[in-house]
Amino acid sequence: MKTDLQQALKKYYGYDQFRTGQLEILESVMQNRHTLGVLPTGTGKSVCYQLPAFMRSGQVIVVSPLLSLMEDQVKQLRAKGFKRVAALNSFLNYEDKQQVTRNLASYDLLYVSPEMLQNDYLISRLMQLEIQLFVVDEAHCISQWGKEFRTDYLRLAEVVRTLRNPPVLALTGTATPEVQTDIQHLLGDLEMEKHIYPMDRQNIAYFVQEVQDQQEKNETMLALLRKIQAPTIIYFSSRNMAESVAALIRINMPDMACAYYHGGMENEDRILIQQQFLAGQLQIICCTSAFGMGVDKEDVRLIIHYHLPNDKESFIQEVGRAGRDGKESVSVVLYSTGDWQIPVHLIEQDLPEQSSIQQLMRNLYQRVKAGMTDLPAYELILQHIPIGETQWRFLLYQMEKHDIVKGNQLQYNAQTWKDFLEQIEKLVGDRKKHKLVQLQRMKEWVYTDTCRRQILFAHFQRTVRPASGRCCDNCGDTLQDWETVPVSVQQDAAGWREQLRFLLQQ
DNA sequence: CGGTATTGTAGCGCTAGTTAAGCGAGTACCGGAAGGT
Repeated sequence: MKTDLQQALKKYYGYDQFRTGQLEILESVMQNRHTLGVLPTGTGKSVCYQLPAFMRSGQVIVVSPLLSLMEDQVKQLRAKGFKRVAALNSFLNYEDKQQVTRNLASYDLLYVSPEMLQNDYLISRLMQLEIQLFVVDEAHCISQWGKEFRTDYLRLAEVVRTLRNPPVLALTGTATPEVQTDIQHLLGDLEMEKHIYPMDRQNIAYFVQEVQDQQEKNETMLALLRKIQAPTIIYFSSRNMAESVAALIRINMPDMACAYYHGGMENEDRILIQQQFLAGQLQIICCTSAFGMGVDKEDVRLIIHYHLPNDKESFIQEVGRAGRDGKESVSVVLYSTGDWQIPVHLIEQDLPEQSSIQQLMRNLYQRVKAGMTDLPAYELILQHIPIGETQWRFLLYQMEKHDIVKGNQLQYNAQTWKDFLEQIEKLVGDRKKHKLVQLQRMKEWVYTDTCRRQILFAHFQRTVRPASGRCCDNCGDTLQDWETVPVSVQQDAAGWREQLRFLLQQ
């Protein structure tokens, strides 16, 4: 088995040796066992399912959270000469989608979004295949996004059952034990062989800097940027702030190429910014949490948190984008006391108020009574009830789970609806409490006076490895003696625009 | 003291407009009709 895999690695990729964890995960996959792989580095995860796709018969289905990730993968594979690969998503027009869907058997590797897997027609076509492996890439999304933001992630368990339980491979870069259990549970309580590799990066040093107000925050940030002139990501919890601080940096540091990035931008601009950062034409990115997945840049030296993430998992993920090359890198959290308001607000915003739920159910009841059993569209709901889209999707998922909605129809039953209201109140309460506890843990980490490395990973790993260089401010380390690495910024944005256009045309 | 904060996909609908699309279709499920007992 091992020699077969090694030969295949050589044949398809030209490598002589597997990277950490790849062989172990592959052996588990090749024996058709459900597998959970947590591999910290950004590279090399895809080998774990691409190799089986090339070596064996039957299809490999890969669930991927971002269209850009799917497109990247497909483009790379096509460029390497693997033609039996496709991504099925809304980038395709109706004809191409039909073409792919009708000829699924002619692909070895098929990338899809979780939303796409809710399409009945696609499922019926998939059922006619012999699926050798069902992969969930970036599997932490199941736990992190599934419960409110992208509920279709929770419906993957049902999809796996419908497809007659093919072997499942869940892959991610960071997953705490809690998230690992969540993934297993939410994929249908699968018995999974786990291959977990430590995520405490030894070359990242942690610093927290308290500031009194925004002006001091900006000054501290600028001083840091001047000191560590190297590829930097600055995380914000607000799109507007990301934009305005990017402008501030441009004015104060005209030599450092800086841009902003967030979910409200045009797709083309987002791709462009990310490409420029990867190519070293941009040194600083001011961004929201939208930036990161699929960003595999080796030499990111500094991660600044201008605002705080909602939990330690997100923080670890964001910080983990530094120092992939193994060289010493730095995380700096800038905080002032009022900063906690933002994550609290964001947590509240994800989940509906009890009064909104009651209003909604009353509204739906009136519709049913008037003979309109069709599920109203979100836009229509919004005219009557002030409810966010995420909240609506959360409730919709719960209503389907409780048989209040079936297909596109409302099913009225007095008792069911009454029970639903009670259960949903408890669920929302528990969920908010849980998220606030996670935020509280983040807060404790900021205020701790013991080793930050120990506290950050304490609940996540049995042992925390020592830092290879500097550890953290609480261990007496400072950035005073940090060697400034001169950077050369290439001013070639126009050339990149052309290259991007060329890439998009293919 | 008041305002203000993230994350993405798909989209058979009736848009936006001195823009163009070119609507294509397999399957499961349900209710009703036909036919069997």
